[in-house]
Amino acid sequence: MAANETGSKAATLSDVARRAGVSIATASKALNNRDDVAVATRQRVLRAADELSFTPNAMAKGLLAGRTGTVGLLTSDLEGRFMIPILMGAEDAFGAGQVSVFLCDARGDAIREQHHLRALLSRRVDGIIVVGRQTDPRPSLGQEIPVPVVYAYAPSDDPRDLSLTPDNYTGGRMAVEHLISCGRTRIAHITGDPSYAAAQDRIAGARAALEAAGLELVGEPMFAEWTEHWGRDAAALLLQRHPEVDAIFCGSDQIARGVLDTARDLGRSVPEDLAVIGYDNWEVLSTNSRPQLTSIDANLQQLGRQAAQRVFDAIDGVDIGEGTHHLPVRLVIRGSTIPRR
Amino acid sequence: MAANETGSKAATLSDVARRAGVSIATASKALNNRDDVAVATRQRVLRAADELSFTPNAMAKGLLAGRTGTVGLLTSDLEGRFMIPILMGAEDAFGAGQVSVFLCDARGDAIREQHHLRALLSRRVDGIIVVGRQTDPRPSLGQEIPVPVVYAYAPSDDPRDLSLTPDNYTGGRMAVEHLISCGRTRIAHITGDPSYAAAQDRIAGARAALEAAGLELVGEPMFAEWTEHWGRDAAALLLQRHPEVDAIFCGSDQIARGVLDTARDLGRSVPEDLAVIGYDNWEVLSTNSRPQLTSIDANLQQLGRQAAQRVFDAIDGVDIGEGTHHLPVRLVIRGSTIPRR
DNA sequence: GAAATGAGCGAAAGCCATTTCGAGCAAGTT
DNA sequence: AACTTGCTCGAAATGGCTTTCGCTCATTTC
Repeated sequence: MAANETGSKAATLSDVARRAGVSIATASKALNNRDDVAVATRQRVLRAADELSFTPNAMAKGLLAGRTGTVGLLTSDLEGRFMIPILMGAEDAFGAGQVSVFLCDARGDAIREQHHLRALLSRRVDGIIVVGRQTDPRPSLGQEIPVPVVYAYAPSDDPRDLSLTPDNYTGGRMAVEHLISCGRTRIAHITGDPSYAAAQDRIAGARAALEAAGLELVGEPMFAEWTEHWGRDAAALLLQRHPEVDAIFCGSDQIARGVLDTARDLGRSVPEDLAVIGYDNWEVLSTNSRPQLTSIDANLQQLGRQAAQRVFDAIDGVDIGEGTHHLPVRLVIRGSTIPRR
Repeated sequence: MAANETGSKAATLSDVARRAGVSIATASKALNNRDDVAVATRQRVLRAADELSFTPNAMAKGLLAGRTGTVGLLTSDLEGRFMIPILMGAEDAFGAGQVSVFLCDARGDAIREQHHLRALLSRRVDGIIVVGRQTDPRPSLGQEIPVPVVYAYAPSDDPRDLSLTPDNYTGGRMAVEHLISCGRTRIAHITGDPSYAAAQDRIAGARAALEAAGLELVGEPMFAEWTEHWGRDAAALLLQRHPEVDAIFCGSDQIARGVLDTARDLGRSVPEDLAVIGYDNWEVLSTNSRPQLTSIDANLQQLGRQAAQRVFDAIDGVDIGEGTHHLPVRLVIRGSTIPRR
């Protein structure tokens, strides 16, 4: 037999009612703990339902109630490293209640996204969370959607939408402030693709922190890609050109790993001689390096949870506001940065 | 106003019919491209539907059709590294059609799992894919589920269920065969937690390959954890105790990364002096190391796709069989292993 | 003992879309 | 002119559930 094909169709309410010897209406009332049902009758119905392992048909219920208890999660890049924690946070917040999540991956393709959006609306989801793969603004789904929409990670380009995104500016500032508080003054920055808003925002924050301390970046920020490989190359270049550098703020943990490699190759000891700070707090990378990597954590799971909460609120008719909200990030201190002296 | 609350309820078929001046039945036929509708009438209906941006209510349709076009994806550990590709593969296979995916994360908790299962059944999913976090058998959901169930990655402990899991035995064999084909004869094995079936299966495969070549493992397999840290420590120990080793088969890419680090520290050149092969082909790790890491790829996305396909087939009434199927894995050769001489 | 009260239960209307089947009507046939 | 044929279209049933409203019968009250 095919895997679990228990021929028997799922029991319906009328099956239960018949077995309990009551009307459908009464059975419904009994199962939903409404009044106007005698205790004995209720017992009988409950037993019948149990015996038939009755599960109410959520569709029929939803059809009637006008709400489905489902939410759509529209991601653009499922495999992405940032998608997952957000997704988990959201799933977490929803899963706790009686809400189920429809997962859609548009693979970064607008056509696919439109297609999935149609499917979600057709399934009458009560709300939608749109998760993007970068912190760059993305096209809005529009204001015509009949259910609340919240944008997570990638904000919408329409200020009338509600967007939640990590605060990269403050992240950059915190990273550099931490380095300064460790007694470093000759700080350089190696980061990834300059076309990413995340890269620019972090630099802006970093510069603000430096300026507040009367310092300047050593050299210009070094841009290329978010890889370990680039981290190695960039660090080699940097340490050759500016050997006086005593701290490097890296745009990602991957880059930081590369930097650590090069530092070791060149005999620069981390953190004594050179402090290194990463970004993203990707624990597979940050906790396995030598030394372990100080990093900025964007609290993505938290972000996902909040997005879900906003959708909940909107469903309940609460005004959830609009505009792009920058959620707090967090400094995680590990061995790659310690106070000098 | 709250994010996108277009007050207007979604339009229903009868709205469309009224606007087009036809009966509900005719409207339905027009929209579904059935016969028995005059061209002019159809045009009128389509225009009305467009103007109201009508989306058919999938629930009402499902109620009637007896199938919902939804599938449940029940994972036990969403953040897990192996969950994602499988999930993507499945989402991929489903998303192509008109099937939507309910995502449930049980967080490895049996109670939560049961809860989610109830929710899925209540929503009348047409099928379920259960994704586990290890390749160790997991408790079956039972044979009483009224829809087809396929187990992915973690097989069910009930042979009547259909399970798809990567072929770790062959993976281990392929890894060692590759090392042997590179002219290596003194091969050691560093792996993770011995309680994992994956660890044991790979060892068994490795031993089979060695035996076939008249070789033996250098020392005993080294067990501990699936981390880079352990890889470093184990390699140090191994190379001290058995300096003659000319190849190390690692139970994961993380471990392999640690091994590479230690090899570099001890001045052993990879791959000339020491070949290293990883497992999992986690590209963030395997393509960013020096040298890049040869590894075994479990084709997880493929596995996810297959699981989805099986569920499809079962829904269509095809007998999808039972038992645990071991899906082929793939050797990805990179710089950490080259033929000697 | 008759009327008022209320607890317990059931009939039926709805939610939304699909589908069957029959009605209406015009054109074509004999 | 009467009849058949074929094309359009609509009424109504269907699916599973909730909810309203009215009915029945037992209990209470005067």
